[in-house]
Amino acid sequence: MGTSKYIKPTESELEILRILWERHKASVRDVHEELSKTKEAGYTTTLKLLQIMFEKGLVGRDDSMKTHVYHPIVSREKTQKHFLGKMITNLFGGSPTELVIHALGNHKASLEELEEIQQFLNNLKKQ
Amino acid sequence: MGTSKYIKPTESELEILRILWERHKASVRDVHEELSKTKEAGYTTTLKLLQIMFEKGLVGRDDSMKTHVYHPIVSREKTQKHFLGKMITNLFGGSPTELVIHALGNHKASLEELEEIQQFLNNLKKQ
DNA sequence: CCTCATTTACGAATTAAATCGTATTTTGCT
DNA sequence: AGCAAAATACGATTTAATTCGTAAATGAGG
Repeated sequence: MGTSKYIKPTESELEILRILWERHKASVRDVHEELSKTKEAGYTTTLKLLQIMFEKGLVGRDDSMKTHVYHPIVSREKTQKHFLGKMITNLFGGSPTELVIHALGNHKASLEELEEIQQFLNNLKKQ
Repeated sequence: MGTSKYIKPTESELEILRILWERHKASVRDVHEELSKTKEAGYTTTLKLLQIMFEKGLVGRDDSMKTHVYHPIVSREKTQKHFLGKMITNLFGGSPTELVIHALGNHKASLEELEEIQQFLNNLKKQ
């Protein structure tokens, strides 16, 4: 088992996956409308993209009704891991610490979040 | 001023930039040899890539000698920022905290590094 | 000054990604 | 059944990214 190779989503696919991960399932129209908030694209473009993603196995779909309903197959975790890795080696000189510091420096987090991270760090140190 | 638009490096370009950021300057051969450690590619491919990057303004070069010497123009920081942003919205539901926790969870950091981060967090909290 | 190894220049082919127009299908409604 | 609205299917085009072959230039060593 496990002969399935990793399929790296393209940028556009990632934008769609973002929506599917959040909503768990969505029609082409749902996806398209959400997508339209941030980018310009025709309906059939979104449709085609979802069809391609279906062929690649990135998403699944329920086509028992007229309006197909798509859901993510590729896991968010696996994808996060892949891109984090790439990012760390190519952009942060292989140092996760550098990435963390930049992430916190550039994107403000609330006090609660900062404490959540500290908690997490304390647990890590205890190992 | 500031009419220059952001040029997003492609994946291959990022791999090259990684090397240039680290070494500050390098010949095509330098880059190519370093690159060959992790991927298969012909020499002229690397050359062409560097030429394209030069045209795009991602890198500069000193061609006063036979062997041209390239250096990065696009800053690492700006690039980090761009990709971090994309990553946070598309992969971590907009939460930098989530990214940080995943980064630390998946890629082991040393005790010193953990403490460095804690230090950083403490400073953040004081603002 | 000639040769040869090295390098750059450049065109072209290939592959991958994104976009969209048009045809067809589906289904609810009258 | 027939129509209209909404959806899917699919081909085709465009644009971007990657790869590489071949020619021309460069310059050090004899």
